[in-house]
Amino acid sequence: MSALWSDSPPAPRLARRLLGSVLCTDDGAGRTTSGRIVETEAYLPRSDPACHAHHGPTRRNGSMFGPSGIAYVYRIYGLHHCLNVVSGVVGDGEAVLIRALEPLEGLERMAARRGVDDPRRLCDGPAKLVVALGVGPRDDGRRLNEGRLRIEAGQEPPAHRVRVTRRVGLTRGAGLALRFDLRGSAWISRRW
DNA sequence: GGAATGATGTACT
DNA sequence: GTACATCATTCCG
Repeated sequence: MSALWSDSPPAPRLARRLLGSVLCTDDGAGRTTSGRIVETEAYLPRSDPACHAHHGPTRRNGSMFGPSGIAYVYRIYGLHHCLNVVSGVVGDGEAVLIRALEPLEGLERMAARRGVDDPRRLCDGPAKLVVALGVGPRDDGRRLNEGRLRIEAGQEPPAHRVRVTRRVGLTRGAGLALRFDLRGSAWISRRW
């Protein structure tokens, strides 16, 4: 089990730890795409009305109530998908949204999947990076420490390298400071 | 039951 | 800067 979530951390803690770690996918033909996580958001079931687990389990959010370190992939606006890392203990319903990556391996493959060439635009948003790495609904509930979709732990950045802000694109729970990014990164989401 | 809303991205003016 | 694609869930009657 990855040291990132072996202690079932609360979502804000995991959101900080994930900065600098590397998200990877294998396509089954020996080709890898990967990127360094540079922007995350934490979602908490109780005090946070924006959290999908706020109203308890549904068909969509079931994997949020599983153990730390599995994927929660959901559909947004009827057409895009976003990837979360589940956190907390079983039944908590906490998760961390991966919002942006610095592309590392397989940039050509990412560009082909996205239909975009500019490296800055490949993974600068939660629904974009899902496409670039070939993540989909079939990955919902998958463990992220092994297999075709993985997170390889990096070193958690020191506090002065982490910027904390309000989250993006919300009306409910908009005031909570639960968004984290690597200060000064050129790869964070564009809407920020 | 029906209507509104949303953790977004892209195209277009 | 605005328009809009499209569906699970939520909220209201």
